[in-house]
Amino acid sequence: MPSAKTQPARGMRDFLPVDVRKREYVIGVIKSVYERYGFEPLETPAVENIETLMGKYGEEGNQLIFKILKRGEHEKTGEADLALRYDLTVPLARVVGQYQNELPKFFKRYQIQPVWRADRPARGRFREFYQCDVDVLGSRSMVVEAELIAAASDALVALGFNDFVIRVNHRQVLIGLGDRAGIRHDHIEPALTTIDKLDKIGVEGVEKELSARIGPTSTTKLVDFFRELASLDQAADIASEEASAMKEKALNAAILGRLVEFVGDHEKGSRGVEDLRSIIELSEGTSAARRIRLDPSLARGLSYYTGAIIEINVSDLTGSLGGGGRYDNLVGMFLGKDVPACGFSLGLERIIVVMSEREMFPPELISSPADVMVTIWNEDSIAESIALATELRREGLRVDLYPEADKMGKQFKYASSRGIPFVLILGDDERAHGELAIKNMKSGEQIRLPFELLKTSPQRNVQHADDQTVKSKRNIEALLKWLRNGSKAGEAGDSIKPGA
RNA sequence: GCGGCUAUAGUUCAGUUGGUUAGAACGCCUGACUGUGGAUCAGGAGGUCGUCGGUUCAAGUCCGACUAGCCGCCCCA
Repeated sequence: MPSAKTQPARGMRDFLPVDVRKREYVIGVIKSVYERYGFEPLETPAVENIETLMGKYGEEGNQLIFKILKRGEHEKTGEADLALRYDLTVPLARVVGQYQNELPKFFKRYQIQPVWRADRPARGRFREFYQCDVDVLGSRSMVVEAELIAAASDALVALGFNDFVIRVNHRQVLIGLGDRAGIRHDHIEPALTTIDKLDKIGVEGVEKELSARIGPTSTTKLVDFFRELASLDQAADIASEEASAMKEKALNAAILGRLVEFVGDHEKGSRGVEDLRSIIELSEGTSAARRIRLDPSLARGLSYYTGAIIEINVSDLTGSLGGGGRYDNLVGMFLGKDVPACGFSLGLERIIVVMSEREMFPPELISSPADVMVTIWNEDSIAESIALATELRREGLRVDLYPEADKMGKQFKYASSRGIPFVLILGDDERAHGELAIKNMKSGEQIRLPFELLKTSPQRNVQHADDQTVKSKRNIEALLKWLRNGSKAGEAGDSIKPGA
């Protein structure tokens, strides 16, 4: 039989148990932080009607949407009527349009689900990937921005990150900058994507590219502005090497000052600058305070942003760990009436890439399929092993039962290879004495404990007499105690988690 | 979508100017060990050299296309 290709489709991945454990761990941490901020869970279908998605992400986005051909007789035409969702924000806007009257005045939701983009795969970039979104609908207050930034920051801190930078900018400020520099309106978009590359290609690179796109006069004005910002940064570096918190604060203040100067009385632009000022002030008491960094060169590709835009970066990742912003007009595209909204999305895959490379995952996460493994001595003792496993499971332990009456060596080797810290043996000798042998796989220590349960038949075990229950309980307790103490002695046992 | 690099055992990699039967380490399996993993020793299995085509008496080696991966560009979580 010819073997079919076993790789998953390009840009898609299988998740083996270790991978799933990592993912569930990260998702669990993020979820609990989000809930701590009062966000509620939402889920939406993988597939949306194609017109729901088209035209929401800009030119580039449209091309990256995975489209689903019409079924049946229309199949040949190549026409698509459905598509896989490209992000979680547009589906949210649709949901708000649909259930407006059933949702609270301020709808705070989180959503952790996969999205699909027909992008070219790269490090930390896949065609199917999870986003961890939080959004607040119904308020124009900058308190929302501050809360979202704080939540994302808390989540990353809870995962063990300490070196991320939260870059913040504002679409209206960008428009103000463009107008003041005299850029034609249809040139603003390309100018922004060029400016966004500032940290990558440097001022000279930007100057060159801008000049080609928008002409020399506007370019000079803009580039001079960003040159000045860069010199502010350097000055701050020299001024306060030690107190980085102070540096950030001073630098943000200086950038705000320059923005006010440059934008002047430009209506949209100056309002945007005030928004930025509010966000920084409101974030003062949060975990994000000393990580926020105003960055007038931040643009972000998605076309639906209208106000603040936010991105979180770490130095060892080219892309971002997450991003978001305000999109006050998106819901209006579904509802006919604008609902203010702002959201942020953490990229699960990128978080995992960085955490894996930095070895930030708790060690017991990597391999701890079970707390203890019960061996099977021979065909005749299978029932006793099952009874023992059952009893321990009832106590909340994660118990692996070796499925075959293999040689002991094989069973031990198996337990060892899976990193299971304790192995239980019910051999002829143990059973003859009503005992049970426990081996600590880390230390090699092995002891025996009396075990009344073994004297009862498996059938009766389910509903054994009261005194036997008591004895059995006592023995289980002794066993659990040993497992726990053993776990303190050997490092392996950190993964022992008796039922809570 | 564009440019560069890479593809040999489960894994990491050797493999000479093209030349018989493609190697190592680690891992895996079996045994020494008829009640015990990790250590040691002995043995064993495992490769259509990414795929297809071309050059040649002869291709893992040279050429082309395709596929997958890595790095840049573009874009993004």
